[in-house]
Amino acid sequence: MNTTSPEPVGLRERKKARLRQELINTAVRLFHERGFEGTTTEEIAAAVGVSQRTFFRYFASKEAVVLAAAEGVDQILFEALRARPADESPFLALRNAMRDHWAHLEREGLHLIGATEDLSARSPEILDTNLRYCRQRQEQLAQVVGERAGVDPATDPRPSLVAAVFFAALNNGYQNWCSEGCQNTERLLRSFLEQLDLLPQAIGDDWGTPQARSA
Amino acid sequence: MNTTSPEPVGLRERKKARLRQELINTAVRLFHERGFEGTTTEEIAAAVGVSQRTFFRYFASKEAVVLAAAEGVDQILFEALRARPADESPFLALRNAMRDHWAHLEREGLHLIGATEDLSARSPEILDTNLRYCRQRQEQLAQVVGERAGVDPATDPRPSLVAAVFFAALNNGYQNWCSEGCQNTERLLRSFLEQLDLLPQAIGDDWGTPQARSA
DNA sequence: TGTCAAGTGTCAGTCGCTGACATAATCTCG
DNA sequence: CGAGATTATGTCAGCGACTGACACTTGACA
Repeated sequence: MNTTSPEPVGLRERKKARLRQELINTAVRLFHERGFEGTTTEEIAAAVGVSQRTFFRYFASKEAVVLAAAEGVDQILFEALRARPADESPFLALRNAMRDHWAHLEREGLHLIGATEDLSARSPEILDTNLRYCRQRQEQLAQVVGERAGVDPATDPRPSLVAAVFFAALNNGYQNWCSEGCQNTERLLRSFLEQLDLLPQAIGDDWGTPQARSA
Repeated sequence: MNTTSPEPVGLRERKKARLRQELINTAVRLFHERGFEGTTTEEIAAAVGVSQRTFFRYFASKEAVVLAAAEGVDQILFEALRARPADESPFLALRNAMRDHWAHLEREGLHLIGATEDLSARSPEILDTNLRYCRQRQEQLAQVVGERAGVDPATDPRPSLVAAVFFAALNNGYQNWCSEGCQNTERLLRSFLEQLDLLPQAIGDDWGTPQARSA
């Protein structure tokens, strides 16, 4: 969903928004069924009933569709972050927001982006793309982190840094989850949280005894 | 340079290694001259005197060449990391290794990867690719970090996490440097170090007063 | 020296992506 | 409502990354 703009006014705008959403939904569905690589942009366009050229007028690249789908999910994360108590530090709040956000995802399923089933578990490639092309998402997250902390991401480098590190940790957790065979999503969340919780120690002075990955 | 294998033995092996290196050198040179996007794989192949098909038999993608070139640079970083005193914490050692490594780069230039001039400053696109596709580099770095700390990256998640966060911070520093107009390389190093030094505070509990980017 | 494997070139083809131009749908304003 | 200006879309041609198949050459090795 385009959660940023409230309501398209003219018929033209409404049609455009609807088509855009339909492209996203169809693309996500096809990615589920055939995988990201296994789906061509022409197939997506054909399934919606438009030309490939039109597809590329809506999205700069095949990956951009995934990014657009992720935006809806991110909005929920941002909401969860805003809802955290103000006395939590930015990073901790982000960690907890991630947990809350996940619960929300499990409850709601993912119909908000047009899929009825779990996105991550069904198509790791998609999450992969998500995590790899996270610049834009990172910027948006930095914005929210900055707001919450009352600093301007344009001048204070810390929000961006927190966002970057957050996604880096997630990426790591995701890879671990994959290497363990892409099990259920609770495990993925646990993998995420593990990385986030380990972070302070990992960059800290005392590594203590060797750490074992939580089984 | 393929710094991992000591010496190719047969004539065949030697030819292969030489061709591979020539492809890397030529590609990097052309990227310098015309930019990454502005150079086609056919041009690279033609400049070396082989077919495009052969190029793709040596490298899985256009970006893989850049990655291969970066490997040589990374080896120096790894050396610098190994050379840090053992009582430095992994993250701090990495930070200082980065500084040492940079000095080395400035001194040596970059003929080790076939370029006579500064890679980063001349062609931001290349560094961009470097930072974006850093999975492989991340794994290698995690390996070295683990060795130094005496833990196994396969079971202890911290080395990978440190490596991931390290590259995330670098990425961030790079973006800042870009947004400030891609000035000289000392500035880039400073931007890197700034991000690394800010990290503990950024994920810490106390953000204190708003921070200003070091001008 | 002859045989076998490995490296290479050529060719055809797929797919992501773009520019150009014509057509059709919407909007605006009289 | 209707004419003309905007904007969205389709079609087509083309580029560049990348791949499979097959024939050919070159180094390896008995």
